[in-house]
Parts: sequence; C-alpha cells; structure tokens
Amino acid sequence: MSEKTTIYDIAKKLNISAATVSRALNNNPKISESTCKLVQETATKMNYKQNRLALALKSGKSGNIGVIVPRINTNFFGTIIRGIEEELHPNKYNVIICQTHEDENREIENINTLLDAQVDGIMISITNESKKNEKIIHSVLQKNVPLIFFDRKKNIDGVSSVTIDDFKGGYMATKHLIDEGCKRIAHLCGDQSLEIYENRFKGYRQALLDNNIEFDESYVIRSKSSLEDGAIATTKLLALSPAPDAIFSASDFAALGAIQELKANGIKIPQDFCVVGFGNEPFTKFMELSISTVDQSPLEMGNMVAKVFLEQINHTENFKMEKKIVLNPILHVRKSSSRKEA
Amino acid sequence: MSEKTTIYDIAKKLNISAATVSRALNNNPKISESTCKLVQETATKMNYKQNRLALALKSGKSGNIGVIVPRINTNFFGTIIRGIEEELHPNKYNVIICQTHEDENREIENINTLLDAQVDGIMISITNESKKNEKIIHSVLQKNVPLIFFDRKKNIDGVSSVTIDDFKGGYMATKHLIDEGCKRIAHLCGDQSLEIYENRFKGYRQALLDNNIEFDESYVIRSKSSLEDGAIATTKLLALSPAPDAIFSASDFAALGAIQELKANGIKIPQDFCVVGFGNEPFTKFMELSISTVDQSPLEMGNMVAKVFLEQINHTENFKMEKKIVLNPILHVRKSSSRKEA
DNA sequence: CTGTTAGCGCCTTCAT
DNA sequence: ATGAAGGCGCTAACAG
Repeated sequence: MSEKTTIYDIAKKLNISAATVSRALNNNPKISESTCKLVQETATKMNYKQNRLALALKSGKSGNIGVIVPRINTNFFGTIIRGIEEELHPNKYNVIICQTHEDENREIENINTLLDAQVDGIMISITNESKKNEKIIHSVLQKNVPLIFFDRKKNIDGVSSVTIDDFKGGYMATKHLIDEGCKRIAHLCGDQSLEIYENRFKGYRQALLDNNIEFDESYVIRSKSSLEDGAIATTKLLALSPAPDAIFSASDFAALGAIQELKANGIKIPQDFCVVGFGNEPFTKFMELSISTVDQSPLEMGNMVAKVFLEQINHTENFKMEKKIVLNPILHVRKSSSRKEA
Repeated sequence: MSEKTTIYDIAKKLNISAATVSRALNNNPKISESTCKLVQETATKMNYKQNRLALALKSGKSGNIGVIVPRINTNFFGTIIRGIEEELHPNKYNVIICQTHEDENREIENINTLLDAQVDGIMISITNESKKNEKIIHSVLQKNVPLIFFDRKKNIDGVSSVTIDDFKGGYMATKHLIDEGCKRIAHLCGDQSLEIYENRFKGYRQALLDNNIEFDESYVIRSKSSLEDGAIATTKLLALSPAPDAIFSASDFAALGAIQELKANGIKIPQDFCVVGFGNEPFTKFMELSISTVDQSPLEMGNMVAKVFLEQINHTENFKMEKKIVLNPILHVRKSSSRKEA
C-alpha cells in the first residue's frame, strides 16, 4: 500500500518490458497507440508516480534551483522570491531557498550546499563585495552551473544579472528634492562595498552637481538599514551648521528613523525638511506621513531572474550567453517630500 | 575539468575498491586509519563532491523538505519560513518553498509536486478548510511522508501541528478593550472556514460574555485581510446605531483600513474609539498612531515546526507520534487602544 | 579490514 | 514496435 509502484511493476502486470513502459509514459512516438494507452491507464490505475530522484540521477538534472538571499522575511527579498517561484513553477522547477544573514562564510557554505544538492542553477543576491567569495563563485561557473545575480551583483564576465538602475534611483530622488526647493540635501548611505549603495550615492552626487549644488562630504553619513541607525545619523546631521534641510536615505528603514528623530526635534515635515527613502517598503505608504521612496519592482525583478535562467538553460549546450538586465526605478512622491500639496 | 569526480575515480587512482572509498569517506570504523586518511586526502585533492542525487536514490531520502504557504512575501509567512530554514539548515536539509495563492487546486498541485520530488517531509499552512484537499492529505500520510501543519491546520488524528492559541489571542485583545472602557466592541473577522479565524472570533465572543457584555451579531463583519475591506467594514459599522466604540480586527491590514476610515470620519483614536489588530505586522509599530495587536511569534513557530519535524523523523521507524504545539499569543498594547497614556 | 555484487528507478542505445 | 542490457553514483549486504 505504502510501497511505491515503479515502471517494473507496470511492466510485470502487463507482461511487457520496463523499457516499453518508460517509452509509453514519455509518449515516445515509436510505441503503438494501443500499448501506449494501456500503459498510461494502468499507470494511473496503479497510482504510479515517476521517481524524479532516479530521473535526476540519470539525467544529472535535479529540477531544483537555489536562491540565496541575505534574509527572506523582508518585503523586498520575499517578493523577489515570490516572483521567481511564480515564473519557475509552470516550468516544473522547485525553488530551494537559503539565507546568508549577511555572513560571507554562510554564503560560501550555502553555495556549496546547493552545488552538492545538484541544483540546476543558482540565483544569488550577494552579501558584499569582498574577495572572499570569488573562489567559490568561479567554481560554480567552472562546473557550468548557471549562475545569475540579482540586485546585489558582482561584475563578472559571462554572468547574467538583473538589477535596477540604482544610480538613476538616487539621481531621481535627489533631483526631486532639489525641485521641491531643498538646498542642503544630506544622504544616508549603506555599505559602500556594495555596488547598489555606491550607485545610489553616485546618483545623489551627480544630481547635486548637475544642479549646481555643492557636494558636501559631511552631509553623507553611513547608516545601516535600521530605524536606530537612521535616527543616530540624523542626530549627527542636525548638529551640523548649517544643518541640512533634506535627506535622501538609501534605505526606507533609516528614512523612517530619520523622520522620527526629526519629529522629536520639532521639525516640520515636509515644510521645513523633506525626506525620501529607498525600497518602497509597505509601511512607507501606510504611514500617516507617508514616505516618498524609490520602488525597485521586486516582483518584476524576480520574474526576470527566472526568465533569464530559463533562457540560459535552453542555450547552455550551444553557447554561453550573458544578459545584464537593468530595471527602471520608480519614484513615488508622497507626503514626506511633497510641499506642493502640503 | 568540469567533469565531476566520483568515488570510482578515487578508487582507480588508489587501486582500491569503490566500496572502500565510500566507507572511508563515511568514516566507517572498519576502515584502517591509514587508508581512511589517504582516501580523504586524495578526495579533497581531486575536488571530490558527493553526489547527493545518487545517495538520495539509494536511500530514498532527498534531503529536501517542502514548505507550502499561501504566499511568501508577507512578514508572517516569510518569518516562519526563516525560522524553519534556520533550524533545518544545521541538519543539512534544504527547504523547498511553494505558494498556493489561496487556491485549493494549486495546493493540491504543490503537494503532488513535492511528493514527486521525494521530499522528506511537508510543512503546510493550508488554504482553507474545504474538503477538497482531504484526499491528497491522506495520500501523503499513506506514503508515510511526515506532514506537519502550522498556523492554519486541519484536525487530523496522528498529524502534528504548531499553531498559536487564537482563541486566547482573541480573548486577550477583547478583554483589553473592555478594560479600556469600551462598551460596544465590534469584530472584523476573516474566513470562518479557517480554524484560526473561527477561534479568534470565539475568543472575542467569550470575552464579551465573561464580562457581561451582550454579544451583538451585527457587530461582527466578515472582512478580508486588506485595507479596503477594513475600511468598508468600518463604514458599515459606523452606520449602525448605536455605532460601536471599538474594533477588534482579526487582521492588522483590516485594522489599518478601519483606522483610516475612522479618521476620515473625524473620530478620535483612542479617545473615542479603540482599535486592536492581529499579527503584529511591522507597520503596526511604525505608525505614528501605533496599532495595538496580537503577536504570533512567527519565528518561534517556524523553529518549532522544524523541531517537530526533526523529532518525528527520528522516530518514524519505531512508532507514530503526534505532537500538537500551541504557542501563546502576545498582546502588544499601543496607542490605538491605550487611553491611559493618551 | 577490504573486495564483490547487487540494486535504488529510470532512460537509452543497440539489437531484433 | 518492442526487449535486453547497461549505467547514472552510491551504499549495504555478503564474502572473504
């Protein structure tokens, strides 16, 4: 009862060979319609299920792909994974998820685990730009396991990636603040060893330069993606003279921390101070003082990553392909930086 | 170069049998230390990686477990999955995720997919209480694949589950509103075919009865877990006479929708109207008018689910075990229902 | 201690 | 159109 039925069981029952059963099940055209039908019927009757493990061993393809993210319980990464899963599901791939918790060693370990598990591809948002993971990354490529970066990528020849234009996002956000009349725009930046944060910063700086606003290094403060860090950074900014009159934060969480700190100091938003975040986390929209932010289209990003993978898989025998997809960021102007409606 | 080395390659190189290599690699005590060491050294030298697919076929264990949730990009489910992954990772299990999107057919399909993939266990938060999935659930049990419910469970003998005490959560929330002096407490309830929502409702009702407050059916409104539905339900409630002076919502999202609608009607919170949600979504804490809510400890829930699975796996040969774990809900009193501080 | 053999379930030449 | 045989990589008897 609990024993699984194999093609041999079917073969025995029908007095034919297992090979024929296999062929019939796979709709091999060389099988007579009658036996084909017969086999398929008895297969369902006997509650036959293909053992994908056997198939995997035989074919070398597990039907699983691995996704590595810093953590899965954030809106951004959760939504990307959702996008990946939705796109891969119809193609019969399963999604295995791994978390690095921003730990490089964990990242290496996860890649090894996935390699051991014989995944058919790896999609990864890397932890940081350290050299530590270079070796393992290259061993993935050497094994010909399709590798795709999303959001946080490494620049490696021949490796596809799906990202958003962080430079443009930073530029748009800053330009918007300038248009709102802000004169002294500060920036809460993330880990500069990550391309995404570097690019947001560069976009910020370029927007200032393009609009004849002096770039002031003291207005740029490193801050983790947390309320606490955002608040701390804001305290530092307010101590400057002149203090800034706007903040472009590379993180929504830091932006919220900043807003709370500004309010605590009796500063009116957006009248006296404007804030723009990055990420379009759900809460930015829900707040009474809704927070302007840059959307990263995580669902589309997930979909694209999966699509690039599927494309790559189909060509992997013939030639190498490299595809760098850059999505457009979308600025959502909300109350925290919107003086016109205020 | 890209060819994978097998134990046969090692065997050939060392002029010993593959079996010995296998044993040495697995630290079988019957192998002499010298050969054991030799094998392991040449293995690393030759960059040997165990093919887990072969092992899986041989042992019937894939090393993967499947997790099925309605969707993964919510704080609640995302955090549960995080908890599961964290607990399972050290035990060398991979986590395959599936989404149902609240579609029963998709749920059945997902279970079949996981079964086909020979997962070593399935953890599921079911879509609803319909009879539709009974058949497939039982076929999982018949195949002796460990099955564990979390949060949204079915009551089936011999099947373990990890949930929170929704009755208690509903009771606590309602009791709190009563203590704050609310007299006419309404309830936004979810899909009553799901045990969790039914229990939250029952807890609500019991708290009323225990405190000599008449239960008024017209104060109970079905509402999906969305801002829109929360707002619509609130409009209906405000049209009643007498209108309620508090809402216990079984969903944080509906609670937020309610709050927005109340504000739009010029009603002061918490002075004139108190609101308590359910779920402790991040935004409830971030709001200026922070929302009181019931925390479901999703991280612990995830951890527990994984632990129960591991426990079950270790006993599966000897005897069946059933473990029903019920976590305690935690009420977070915040501004939306806190008159004393207000 | 180690080698031989067989088999997990499937597919795929090579025959017929 | 079908059967026989071999192999994917590993492990677990069963022998020595």
